[in-house]
Amino acid sequence: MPDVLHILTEKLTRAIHAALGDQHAHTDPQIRPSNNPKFGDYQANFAMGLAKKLGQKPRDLAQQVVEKIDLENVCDKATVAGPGFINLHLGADFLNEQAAAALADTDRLGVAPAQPKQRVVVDYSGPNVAKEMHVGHLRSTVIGDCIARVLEFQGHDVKRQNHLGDWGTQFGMLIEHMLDCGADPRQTSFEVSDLNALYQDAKKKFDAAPAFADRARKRVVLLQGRDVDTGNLWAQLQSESYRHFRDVYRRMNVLLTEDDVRGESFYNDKLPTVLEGLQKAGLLQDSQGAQVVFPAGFKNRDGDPQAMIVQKSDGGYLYATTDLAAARYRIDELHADRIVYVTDARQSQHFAMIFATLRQAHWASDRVRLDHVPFGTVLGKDNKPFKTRQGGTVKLIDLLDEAEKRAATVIDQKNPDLSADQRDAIAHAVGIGALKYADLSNDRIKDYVFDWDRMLAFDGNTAPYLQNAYVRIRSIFRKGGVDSSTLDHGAISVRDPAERALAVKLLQLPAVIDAVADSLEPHRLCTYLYELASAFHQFYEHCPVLIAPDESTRDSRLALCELTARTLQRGLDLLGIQVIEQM
RNA sequence: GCGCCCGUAGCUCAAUUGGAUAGAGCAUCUGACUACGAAUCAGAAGGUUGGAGGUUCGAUUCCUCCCGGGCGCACCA
Repeated sequence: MPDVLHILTEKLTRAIHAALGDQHAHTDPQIRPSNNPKFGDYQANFAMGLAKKLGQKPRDLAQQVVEKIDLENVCDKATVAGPGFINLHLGADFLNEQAAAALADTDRLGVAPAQPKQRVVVDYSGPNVAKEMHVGHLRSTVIGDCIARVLEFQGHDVKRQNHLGDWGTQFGMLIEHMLDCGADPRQTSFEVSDLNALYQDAKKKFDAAPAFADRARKRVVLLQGRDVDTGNLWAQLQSESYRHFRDVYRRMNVLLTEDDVRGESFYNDKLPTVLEGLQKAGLLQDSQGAQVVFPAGFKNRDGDPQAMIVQKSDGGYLYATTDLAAARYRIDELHADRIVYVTDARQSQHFAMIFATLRQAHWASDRVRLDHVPFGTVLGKDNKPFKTRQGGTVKLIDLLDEAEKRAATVIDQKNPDLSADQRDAIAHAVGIGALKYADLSNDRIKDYVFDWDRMLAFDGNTAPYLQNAYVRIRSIFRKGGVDSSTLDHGAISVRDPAERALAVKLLQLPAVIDAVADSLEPHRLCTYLYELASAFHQFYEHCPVLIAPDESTRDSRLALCELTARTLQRGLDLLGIQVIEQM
C-alpha cells in the first residue's frame, strides 16, 4: 500500500512530465509536509529550482504543472503560492480511505515492506566481560536497539551483533584470581555476585603482588595457546558475565540475546588472515617494527599520512585488526548489505579509517553500505560527563533502579488508588521508558544533560506524555465498553479540523519510518510521536468521542482513537518502550 | 599544530536534509474542569539562529575566516 507521500510524488511527477515533456519524466517534485495549515497538507517545492534552470518564471512553471495534476480522489485542490510553491490540500474522502486502510492493516499500519529486503548487521551495546554495565553503555544499547527494531519492522533481515570486550591481557589476571577464589576448570559454573569486585580485586593483586602478576602473564600465554583448562575458566567467566548482561537487557526491554554475541575473541583466529589480506592487497607497511596501513585521506599531527596499526611491534593485534576481521565476517559470512556501528562520536575517525581500508582492500564493495552511528556524551548537571556524587562510574543497574523508584513516586502521587503490584508494573514501564526516551529524543550527535525531573515529566516531549496519551485512549474504550477489535474500519469520516489534522498526522508514519531508517536518527520518530500525541490531545478536547452528537460520528472518532493508539503503541515499541493500559 | 563535532527564546530541545512568518515544552502572564483522565487544552509574551563575509530566487542548514565549548590525532578499546 503506497503511503501519502508516494502517492503525491507519483501524481506530481506525472504532472511535471505531462507539462514539460519527456526530458522531465523523472523530475523529483520535492513533496514535503507543509509546516503551516494555510499552505495545505503537503507542498511541492521543485518549481523554483527548475524554473531557474529552464529560464522561466517559477510561478508560471508551477501553474503549468498544476493544470496537469490529476487531483481526482486525492486532493481537493492544488494551488500556486508564494514564489512558486504548489500547495496540496488532501480531500476528506482520501484521508478517510487511507486511515481506514491503515487501521485494517493491523500489524504494519500502512508501512510497506522495504524493497529490496536487505541483510543489515547492527553492532551495538558491546559491554566488557567481567565488568558491570555502566552509563557509558546506555546510549549504544538504547540507540542501537531502536535502529535494529526500525530496520526489522521495515522488513529487513537484521542481524544484531554484540561485540563484547571479551579478550585481552587482563583475562590472565582475572582467571588467576578466579583460581585463587576456588574456581575449578572442570566445573561449568563459577558464580560471581559482584563482577566489579572480581575485577578490582584481581587488579589490586596484579599491581601489588609480583608473583601473582607473573602467574597472570603466564596465564595469558596459556589462554592464547588454547590451553583447555584455561579456556574452560574463561568460558565460565563469559557465561557468568552474560548472566548479568541478560538481566540488564531484559529489564531495559532490549532485544539482544546470547545468540547475538560475537565478541572480540570470536575473531581471534581470523586476525592473521587480515594481515595476509592487507599484504596481498599491497596496503601493509612496516613502521618502526609495527605493521600498519595508511588509509587514504588521513593525516597525523605532523601533517604526514596517518597510520593505522594492525599489528604491534611485539606481534600483538589491536582493535583495528579485530574490527577489520569483524567486517569481513559480516560481509563474507553474514552476507551483509549494510553494516551499522553504534558507538560514541570519539570513534568517528577510527571507523572512517576502518571503512576506508575496507574499500581500499576491496573487502567492502560499493554495494555494501557502511554506517557509523556516532552519539554524544551523557552529561551531569555540571555539564561534565555523568558521574556519581563521589565521582565514580554510574552503574546501569543503579540507573534502572532509580528510574523505577522515581516513577513509582510520581505514579503514587497522581494515582494513589492503584495496588502495589499495578503500581510497580506501571513504574517499570514508565521509568525505563522515560530513561530510554530521554536518550532517544535528542539529536544523537549532541551531548545531553541527564535530568530525572525532566524525563519523568508528564508534559513536554517525554515518554510519560506519550504513554499517557495511549492510556487516555484505552480509558475511552474501557469507559464506553467498546471492544476495539470490533470497530468498523470504514467508519472514519473526518469533518472537524482537529479530526482532519489527526488523520493527516497519522498517515505520516511510513515517511517517518523511512527517514529514521535512512538517517539512523531515532529522535525523528520521537518528534513525530510527540506531534501525534499533541494532535490527539487537541482532537480529544474538541471532539467528544463517547458522547458524540450522532452514532456515525462516534464510530468515526472511535476508529480514529484506535488508529492513534496503535500508532503510538507501534512507535513506542520501535523505540523499545512499553505502553500500559492505565497509569 | 591538524582534523571532527557542537553553539538556536531565560532553561531544555526541534526545524521534514536548501524552502514560505525559525517551532515545542519548562518557567512567566491570561483564560477553560456539573463532557470521555485538567496527567489536558486555548491564548499572550519571549529570537540579529555565537560573529563577519560568501554562494543561492531562497541559508539555522552549504563554503571561507574568526570567537567559544567538547573530542580525536601509533603500538589501550
